[in-house]
Amino acid sequence: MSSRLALREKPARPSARAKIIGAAIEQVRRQGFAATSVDDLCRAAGVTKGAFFHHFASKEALAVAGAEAWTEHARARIFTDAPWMGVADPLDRLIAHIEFRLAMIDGPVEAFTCFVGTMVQEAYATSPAIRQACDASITAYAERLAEDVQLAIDCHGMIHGITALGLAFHIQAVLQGAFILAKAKDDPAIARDSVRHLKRYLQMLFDPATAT
Amino acid sequence: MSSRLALREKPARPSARAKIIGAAIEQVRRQGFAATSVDDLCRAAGVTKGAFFHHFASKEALAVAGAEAWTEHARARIFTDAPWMGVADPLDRLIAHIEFRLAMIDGPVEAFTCFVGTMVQEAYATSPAIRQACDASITAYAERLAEDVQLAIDCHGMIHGITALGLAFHIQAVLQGAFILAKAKDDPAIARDSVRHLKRYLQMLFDPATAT
DNA sequence: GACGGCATACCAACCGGTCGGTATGTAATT
DNA sequence: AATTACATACCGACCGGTTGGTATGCCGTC
Repeated sequence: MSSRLALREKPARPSARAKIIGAAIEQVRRQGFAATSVDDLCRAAGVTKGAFFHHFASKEALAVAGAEAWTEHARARIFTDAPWMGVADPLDRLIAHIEFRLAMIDGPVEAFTCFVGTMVQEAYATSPAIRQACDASITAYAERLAEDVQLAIDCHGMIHGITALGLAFHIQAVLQGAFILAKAKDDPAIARDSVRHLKRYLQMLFDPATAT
Repeated sequence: MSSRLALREKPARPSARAKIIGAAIEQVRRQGFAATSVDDLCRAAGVTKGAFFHHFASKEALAVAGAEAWTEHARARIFTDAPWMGVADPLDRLIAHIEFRLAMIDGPVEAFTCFVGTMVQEAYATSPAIRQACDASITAYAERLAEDVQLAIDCHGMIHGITALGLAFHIQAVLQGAFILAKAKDDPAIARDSVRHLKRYLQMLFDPATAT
C-alpha cells in the first residue's frame, strides 16, 4: 500500500514467449511448420526447451498462439499504422490499400509472405486447432477489409451479386496465390504482376470505363 | 524361335515407382511434404523401404520426380482430355477453361488442390531442386494456357500492357490462392467464389461492356 | 515459503538413409 | 545348351541422429 507504482503498465515481460513466437513466424515462413523443429526455435529464440514447454503446452499450441499474434501484427501493419488510412474517398482508399500491399511485396520472399497462409497448407487436415486459428486470422483481415470495400460500394455502387466480404476474400486469395508464385520463382516480381491485375479488376468493377 | 510373342508390349512394369509417386502426391496434398515420411509412403504404396531407395536416391529426388509426373498428369487432365478443347471461339474456349477449373473445385480439399503449389511453399528456401521442379511445373501450365490466351487476344484485342503469359500466371495465382482459402475454411465454396471473380475479370478485360 | 520463470537432463519413438543379400531376367561366350 | 557375367527390382534389418515431449530442480520475487 505504498511506493512501487511506476515501472509497470502491463504484466508485460516481452521475454521468452514473444521471442519464441517471433522465431516461429520467421522460420515457418521460410521452411514451413513441420520442417521447423522445437529445438531450432529454441536456438533461434535463445531460450531452452524447458522455457518453450513452460509457455506452450505443445508445438501445436505454439502454432495457434503464433496465428493469433500474426493477426495482431497484420492488423497493426496493414491497417492501424498504414499510410493509406488517411485517404478520404473510399474507392481511392481501397486502391491505395492494394498499392500498399503491392509495395510490401519486395525483398526476400520470406519477408513478405503470409505466416498463416503457409501454415494452414500443412495443417488443415491434421490439426483442427491450427486450421481454425489460421482461418480466424485470414477471416479477421477479410472482415476488416470488407468494411472499407463496403464504403466504396456505398459510394460508387456495385454490380449485383458481389458482396464486400466476398470481394475482400478474393483480394486475400490473389495475395496468397501471388506469394506461391513468388516462392516458385524465388522472385517477387511475378507476385506484383498478379496484384496489378487485381488492382485493375477492382478499378474496372467500380468503374467499367476505367481500364488502366 | 516360336510362340511367346504376345503378353509384352512395353518394358512397362507400372509397379513400385509409379505407386510411390501416386502415394506421395496424395499424402503431400493432405499433409505437406515434410510431414510425410518415407515409411508412410512405403506403407501407403505397399512397397518396402528398399524398393523406395532403389527407385529414388533420396526423398528430395522423389519430390522432383513427383513434380514432373504432376506436370504430365495436369496436362492430360486439364488440356488433352478436357471437354472444353472443342470450343471454337478462342475467348469462349478460355472462359470454358475457367469454368472447367471451377467445376474441378469440389469434394474434399485434398482432391482438387495443387501438389506442386503445396510443396513449393515448404521447399523453396531449403531445396533448390524441388523449387525448380515446382516452378517448371507451374510454368509449363502457364505457358500452355498462354497459347489459348494469346489466341483470344489476337481475336478480341487487349488493353496495352497485358501479356498472354502474364495473364496466364495471374490465373494460376488466383487458383493457388483459392486453394489456400479452401484449406483454411475446409470448404471449396470460398475457392469457387474467387474463381468466379477471376472469370468476371477476364470477361471485363476482353469486353468492358460485359459485366455478368 | 509459494510460485512463476526458467535451465538441465533425459526419454522413447521416429527420421532419412544404408547395407548385405536374394530373385529374376538378359545376353554374350563357350 | 550350358555357363558366365552383369543388370534390375526388391527385401528388411539396421544405423546414428533428431523428434516432440517430460521430469526435476534451481532461483529470484512476492
